[in-house]
Amino acid sequence: MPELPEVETLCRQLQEKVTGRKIRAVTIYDSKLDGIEEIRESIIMEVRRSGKTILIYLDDGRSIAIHLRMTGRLFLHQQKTRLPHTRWRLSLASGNVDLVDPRRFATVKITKIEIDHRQNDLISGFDENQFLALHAGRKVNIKTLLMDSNAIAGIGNIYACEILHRAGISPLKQASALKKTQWKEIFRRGRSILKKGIEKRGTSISDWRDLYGCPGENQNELTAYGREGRSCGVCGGVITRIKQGSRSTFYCPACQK
DNA sequence: AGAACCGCCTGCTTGC
DNA sequence: TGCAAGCAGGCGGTTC
Repeated sequence: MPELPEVETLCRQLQEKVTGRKIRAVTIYDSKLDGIEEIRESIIMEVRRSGKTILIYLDDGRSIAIHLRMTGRLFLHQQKTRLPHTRWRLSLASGNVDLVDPRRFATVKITKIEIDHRQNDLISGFDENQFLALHAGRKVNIKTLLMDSNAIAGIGNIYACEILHRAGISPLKQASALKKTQWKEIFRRGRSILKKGIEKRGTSISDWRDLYGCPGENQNELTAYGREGRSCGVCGGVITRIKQGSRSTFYCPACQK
């Protein structure tokens, strides 16, 4: 599942490869995406990330906002053929950018609105004090709060589990019960884990591939997610799986208090 | 108003 | 072996 490091990886690769290119054609292969505004002949000025959304800015002030949701991928290639589950294609002189998405949750929108660049996430100008003022008193468990994209962007199930494991904080803990030092630990560990994820070009547990179809390497860095029954690298306890909401949470009951 | 829950989707895994 | 049920989960919308 593409989270912040995966989307950042794609944005960096796109920025390098498609900036300055003219859009020759757009093809929709899935009726769910019908009605996307005409953008032919526009020129790509810049590619940026906002949370988990990919923003491709055009020369006429509009932008393409792509959200990959669960299984979406972007794939840059020069072939005329397409992979199974290709939903949408941006044709440039230098190649095609295909949206491949088996589960069909991904969205593509054209917007004129000037998108707020304050990326409300840990690695881009995050305001800790503002976050704490708004959310530190909430009666919701910290795992769910970390995955609330309105509160803090970019963190999905995998990175939420990893951050709490490294911070030594139980995912069951109510946000309102956390001490200041624990919040600081979440922010500190969160930053380093997300940055490491970007360095390793994302976590390829199942679907994730970068713009060229290559898996990332961050799956080798995981210490909690997907490791049910294995020993905790911090304390030697046993990683346990529970359900929070309808999502799996992996954590170590021995060292995450 | 804030928290919990639902629905969108389909490929893969699990269980009988 | 085959088939159905279960599972994966971001996030907008709805319900409580």
